[in-house]
Amino acid sequence: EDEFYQSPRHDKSLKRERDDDNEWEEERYTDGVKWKFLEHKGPVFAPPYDPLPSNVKFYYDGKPMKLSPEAEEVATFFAKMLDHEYTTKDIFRKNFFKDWRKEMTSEEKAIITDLKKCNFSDMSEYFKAQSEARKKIKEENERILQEYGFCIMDNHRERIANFRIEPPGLFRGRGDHPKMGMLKRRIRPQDIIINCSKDSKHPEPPPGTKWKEVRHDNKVTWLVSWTENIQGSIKYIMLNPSSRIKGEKDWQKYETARRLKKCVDRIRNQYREDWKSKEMRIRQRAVALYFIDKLALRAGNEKEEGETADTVGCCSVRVEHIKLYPESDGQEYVVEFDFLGKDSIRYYNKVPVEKRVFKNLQLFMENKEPDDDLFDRLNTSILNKHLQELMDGLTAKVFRTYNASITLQQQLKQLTNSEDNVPAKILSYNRANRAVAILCNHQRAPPKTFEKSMQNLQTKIDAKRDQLSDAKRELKISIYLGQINNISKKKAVQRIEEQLMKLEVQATDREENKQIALGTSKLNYLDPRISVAWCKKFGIPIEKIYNKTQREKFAWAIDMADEDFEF
DNA sequence: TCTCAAACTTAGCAGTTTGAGT
DNA sequence: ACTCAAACTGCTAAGTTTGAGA
Repeated sequence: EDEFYQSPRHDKSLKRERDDDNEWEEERYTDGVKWKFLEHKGPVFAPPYDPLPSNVKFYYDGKPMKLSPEAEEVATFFAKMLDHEYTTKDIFRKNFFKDWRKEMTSEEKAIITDLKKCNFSDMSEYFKAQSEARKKIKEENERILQEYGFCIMDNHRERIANFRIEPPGLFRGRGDHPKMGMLKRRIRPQDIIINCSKDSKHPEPPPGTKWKEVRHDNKVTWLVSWTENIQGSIKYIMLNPSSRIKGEKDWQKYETARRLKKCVDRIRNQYREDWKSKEMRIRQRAVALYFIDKLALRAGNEKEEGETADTVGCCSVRVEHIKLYPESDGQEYVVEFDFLGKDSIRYYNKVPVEKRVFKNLQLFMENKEPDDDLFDRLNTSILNKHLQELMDGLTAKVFRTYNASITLQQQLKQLTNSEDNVPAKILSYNRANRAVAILCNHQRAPPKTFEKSMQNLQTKIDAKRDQLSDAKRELKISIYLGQINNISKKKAVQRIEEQLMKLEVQATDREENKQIALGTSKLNYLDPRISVAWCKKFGIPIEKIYNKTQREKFAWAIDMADEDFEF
């Protein structure tokens, strides 16, 4: 009702059109004239009748009979309803039969004279089968999951992540991939290597086929592997994130990051010292490490040219990817980064850096072509070797994990207001999460329907605002009239205010999230114990932060962390 | 030291399901 | 009951890291 009778001022699109077009203002509608011009495309019709497959038969008087499409269509309507009791009622049957006969050819009409002699059961079965088919597919998927989706590892039944072999198809790749369009070929049993324990019941290859190999390597975690034909790399079937083996690894990862926390000051001092080193390789290493630490860049392995899209990370950044500004927007020593990173996602950032870094960058860029490596004396293995010496288990990506987690913790501290209600606290959480996603450059394409859905939300908010002022006015009137029972009116105002707040929070959250993907950091970079502790501290149900899958993945953390966990 | 294979984590997207709001 | 957006899931590409072998 609301929507239909909404006055034009609620409809933003209409309002804009009227503003844009002065003629509108001149128009007057009188004497019952509703409009002067109307144009549209008309309605969309129901799809035409698709005749039944020839093996689905209609029987009359016990004999199969081919119906004309018109008669058949009407017959299918009856057949689809056959299970309902009303199809046994005389009136229903009488009306149906009368109307059905109208659709028949004269031959059919001559033969089909008695509804009692009609047998629709074959047709009915067909439709039942069709709707069952959907259910069957679901059930079959469930059965396959139960049979192939689990394994036994060390006395536990563990979920497998990707137990289906990747189907053949045309390779797309991300970004400007030189191999896009190539055929990804079908994987056969003779391509497959099975890994399982010697004393287990080995999986059987399909009849008449053989596995490439069955091995028993308990130093690795994969169950199945094959070589993919596009890049020639190996693909694996491994366990689900909820499994012990993945959970422990995840925990270990965050523990390493926490160890970095203890010595990060030392390491930072060290690389700052190294900016002054006499040796070029050490300076380059130190500047690269500074970027990895400050900007959460990825290590940046070198890649084989022509095999993959041209993307870079820290160590593989080229001269053409950065610009130096001794001064920009009132800030000194500004570096502008612009390159394609993992998945061909653009990294664009303009940041002030320390003077020494800036001077070093100028030095590194001297006498180089745009497509030369910025860090020509550095690669990931040199960098990681150095990091290994600074701390046991330290690699470039630990900095990403560390900086992501520490940022979440610090942002949560800063943004959470204990007075807030639950939705407002969750907004704070999302904002903290967002800060991390921005740091790690986790982007997404704006959802296809973003603009529209934002508009819809705005319409809702406008309507809610009006509703609120109406409710307030009513309250005022009732106070003015000295009505004592205005409690319900007060409550109404309060309720609407809350609803409005919620909508506004939602709009803010959505707008801020337009191009940012929160999932990746949540799943891979943020120590879940920080979130668990935060939930406990502020009485937020963990379900508000983690869905079922995530709770399974982070079961170890939910078990482990109490409210004063410190990363 | 370099190269390459292997193993494992991280990543965004498309399609589907769920659920909130009316 | 219905609609639309949000949430979720599956998928698999694209990274990082390690270590063996030349």
